[in-house]
Amino acid sequence: MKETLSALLRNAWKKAVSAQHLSSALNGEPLIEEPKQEAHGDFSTNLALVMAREEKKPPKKIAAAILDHLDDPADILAKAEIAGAGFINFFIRPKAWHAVLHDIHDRDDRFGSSDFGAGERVMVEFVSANPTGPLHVGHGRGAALGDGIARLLAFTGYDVQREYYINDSGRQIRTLGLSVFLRMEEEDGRAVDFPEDAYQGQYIRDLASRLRKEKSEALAGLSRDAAVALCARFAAGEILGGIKADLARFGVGYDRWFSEQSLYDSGLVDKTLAEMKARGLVYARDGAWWFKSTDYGDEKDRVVVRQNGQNTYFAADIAYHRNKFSRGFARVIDVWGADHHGYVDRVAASVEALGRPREDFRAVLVTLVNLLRGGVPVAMSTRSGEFVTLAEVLDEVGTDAARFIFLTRHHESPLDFDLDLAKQKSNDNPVYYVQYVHARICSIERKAAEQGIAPILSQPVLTEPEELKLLKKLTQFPETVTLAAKMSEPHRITFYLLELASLFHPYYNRHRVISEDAVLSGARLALVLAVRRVIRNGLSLIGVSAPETM
RNA sequence: GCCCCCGUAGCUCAGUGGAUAGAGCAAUGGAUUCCUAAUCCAUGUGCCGCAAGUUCGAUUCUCGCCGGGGGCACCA
Repeated sequence: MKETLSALLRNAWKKAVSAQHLSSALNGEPLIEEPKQEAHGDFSTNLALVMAREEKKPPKKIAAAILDHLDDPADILAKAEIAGAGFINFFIRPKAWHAVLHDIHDRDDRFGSSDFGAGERVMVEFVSANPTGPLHVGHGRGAALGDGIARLLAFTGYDVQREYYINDSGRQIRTLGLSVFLRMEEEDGRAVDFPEDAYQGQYIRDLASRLRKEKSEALAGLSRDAAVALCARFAAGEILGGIKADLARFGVGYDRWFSEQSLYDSGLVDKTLAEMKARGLVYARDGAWWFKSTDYGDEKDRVVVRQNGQNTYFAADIAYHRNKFSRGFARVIDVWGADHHGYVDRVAASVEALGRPREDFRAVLVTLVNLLRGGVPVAMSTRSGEFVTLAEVLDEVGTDAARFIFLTRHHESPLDFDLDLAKQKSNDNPVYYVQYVHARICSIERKAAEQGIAPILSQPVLTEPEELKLLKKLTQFPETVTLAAKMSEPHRITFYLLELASLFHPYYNRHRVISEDAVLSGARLALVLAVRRVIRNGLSLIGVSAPETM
């Protein structure tokens, strides 16, 4: 609809120019928006105001000239008028809104999709939690966000790959091994000094006792270092298996699990560092190697090789992002916890230094989740090992409620996640409010089928205000999807769904779909079936199911 | 001290230059012989943190200040 109006406006402008009522060339697309107030029509444009300076004419005169030359071959306009300082307000004929029903009917589960991305290859890397402990609620938010972004991109014509970066090398893995080893020693009755920076959680003890039972032969006779290494391998493998299981249960699948260690094994880290040295991107100072990230917008240079000869985590990250682009991705999106925001500039700097425009890299930051129960904060601390895991949350509230609630805020806005509220099957819980629309319409559909009522698309008899609002909202779905994809903001889909649901329920209460009037019943059935499809498509974009009964 | 994010109704938050700024919750009263009441209807709330600038127009962009959070490791 917006595109149609835009074309009408461009055409009118061209005609006005050839009639010499206007003189300047139109630059770009006229901006069409939906006014907040109904009195201002269904759409409005500020075209005349924007062009006033160039035309050197009062906006109202320009608007009048545009209207004089406005053709409406498809007869979609009931009225177009000049208002305010020079806005042009458009009022759409009720029957023109019905076109969207055909569209939804034809495109079905593809309605809202587009080829906006033109097949461009994009990688979304998300969660990437260290395999040193189970996923907690915060990771769940990252998972919902990253997967939502990936789904949006796929739906808008990108070739998307989901990836999980496994930090399976370096100190934290050794610490993990040591933690398990020490707990084993403890079980054997030896007095151990369990360090504060070791992993404290109960899951470490569980792993230790399993290891002691299952691998006692392998452990026998090993040196302490070798035993710690075995513990590390075993524990990381087990924990990663648990992470994979949690994510699968959460409806999140990955195309690739990328091992940090593999970057070292393949020599890519060394190769990348060597190349950076050769190109003068790194320099030696105080016995360490520094990347000149300040040349690419970072606030200070960063160490890539420490004084002791060990690479920093950042060095591996540079190699990893280089590897991502070398695999042919046009763009790379990383979903990180907001506590990593200090890394954005340095990774972007490395991307640029190694030959890509920095816009090809985007870090999406997700802030903390405050877990509540009945409004009271649930105490959590990773250090002490006391945290609520994602699996526990899923046990308690289920995948649908969790995913939906994770996407009820902008990703950079802190989120209060109330377990009691998420469980409630009431109107306080937004996920059920939306899913209930789907279930209700399915019920209508069953009833209609019983009575032999089929949807009627050919007769635009829907004129109730609630019906027009619904049609209008349905029309907005594709543009909402595109914008959400463009901005990497799946929460826009959640909000759209809530708005659509809050138009449907009043309609349902006020008007009966199935009535004595056969044509009206068919037409209303076509409308609610369209609503059902859009609800389903939208829920699918955020990874939430669309139940047929509730 | 420097950098980033945030500040919008009592609460939780939407709103990437438009007209008289929105929603949910909370509060009060109501609605079901009829497609699922996990629903709906009615009743009101704002110096959009403050001050300046850019603009025909600023909650939105820029600068300064105030308040809250996070980051400023040869940790990951």
